[in-house]
Amino acid sequence: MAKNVTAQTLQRLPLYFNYLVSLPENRKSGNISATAIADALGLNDVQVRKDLASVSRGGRPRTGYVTAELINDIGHFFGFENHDGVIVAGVGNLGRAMLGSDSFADYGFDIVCGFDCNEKITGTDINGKPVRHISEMKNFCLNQNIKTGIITVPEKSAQEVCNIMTDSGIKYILNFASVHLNVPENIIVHNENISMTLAMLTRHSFFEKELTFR
Amino acid sequence: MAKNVTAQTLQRLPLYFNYLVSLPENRKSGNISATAIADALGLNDVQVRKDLASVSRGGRPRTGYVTAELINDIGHFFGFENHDGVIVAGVGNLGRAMLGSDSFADYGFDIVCGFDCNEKITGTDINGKPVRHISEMKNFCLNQNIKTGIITVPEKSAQEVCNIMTDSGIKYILNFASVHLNVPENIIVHNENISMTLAMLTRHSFFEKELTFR
DNA sequence: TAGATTGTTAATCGATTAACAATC
DNA sequence: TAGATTGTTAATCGATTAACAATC
Repeated sequence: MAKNVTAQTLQRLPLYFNYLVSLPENRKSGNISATAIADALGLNDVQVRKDLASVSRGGRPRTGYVTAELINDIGHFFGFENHDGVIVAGVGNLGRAMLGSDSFADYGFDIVCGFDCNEKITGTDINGKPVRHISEMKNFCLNQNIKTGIITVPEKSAQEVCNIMTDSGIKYILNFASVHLNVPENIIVHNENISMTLAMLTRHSFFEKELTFR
Repeated sequence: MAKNVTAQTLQRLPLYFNYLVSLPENRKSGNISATAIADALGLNDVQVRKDLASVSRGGRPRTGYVTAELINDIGHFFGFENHDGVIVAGVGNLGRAMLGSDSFADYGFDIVCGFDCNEKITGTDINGKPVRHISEMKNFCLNQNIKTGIITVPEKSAQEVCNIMTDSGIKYILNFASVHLNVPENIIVHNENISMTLAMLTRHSFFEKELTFR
């Protein structure tokens, strides 16, 4: 597995996954050809075959791929059967949305705890997930071996919270605050900037091909 | 402007923008060379120059680019000085976070109204933004010429809400529900799947280069 | 001036696509 | 068998990078 997948392939794989999952049940239980996927997504069929080759055990001439198997293989590639603990720093509206969402589990993530400095909410539960004081983060993460954190605090506290996270052994940070974070060499940050996403969507239609499965 | 910018360039431009904006004030008021940007972001300097050429009026030999001008040019390219009205469908935690955020304005967006079907919250205000009943969406959007909508409703209502949006003249949809939406030919949807983003971040480090500005 | 930097033209590298043999 | 489809090898296309003249 993972036979040096290129960045381009990696960007297209979620596309295939979403397309396959969105198929009606009767088609999902059968086979599907790379040609059909390519047509549906407006891509080249050889490209689809090459992309799929890097994650699946392959299809069969004449019949194509077993749809359910393909969904599984892509899911496996992305680690959807994992159970990786994730913490959320900042229990405002956005943080609450993260704690309240049940869809992370399908992708192999377990949102285990929220952290905040507001003592009105520390000690409470949201969707069965505890909210603790931010000073408890380090112990919590080290004990539970948590490597992934989501930052949903206001911009002004983002860097400070980021420092606490790296100090807590967090290696991957999904940052919703629209500020640049300075992190040590080996920490990987992804800045999710919703405004920028909107700008690319509405003013340059960059996503067009990616999203219209017809 | 907009001299056929490639998808690759379009993906790198926000990087330059974030890097420039994150610069300390004293450097932001001076000049910067493409070489310096390239070094900081781990890219090739010619590539940076080519990318910048598609949005800026150009730099000067020996001194480079005027930093403030460059920030402005990229911002202009992305339409950050616009005032585009945006509506939010679904005023749960995520919707509330959208209505409550003040950072959209910096990117040329004005979140004008939230819509929900829960009559306990319709008629209220969040961060000065009214929440109306979803049945009022069509009139509202047509009157105010709104072309952009954000979907933050539960999965099961997403398609229905999507239909109402397209019927309301919405052209661009940012969808946070993790379901595939069927839309007419000319409507552009971007599916923001936070779980998938987490999966790519933690299990394939796809974003690595994109995000470590040192 | 000398040297840093820009922008462009040419070379290289890699991704996409076309052609085709193998398979069921 | 005939035909649809896979997977691979070769050709094409486009993006990146190297080389260099122009500029201040």
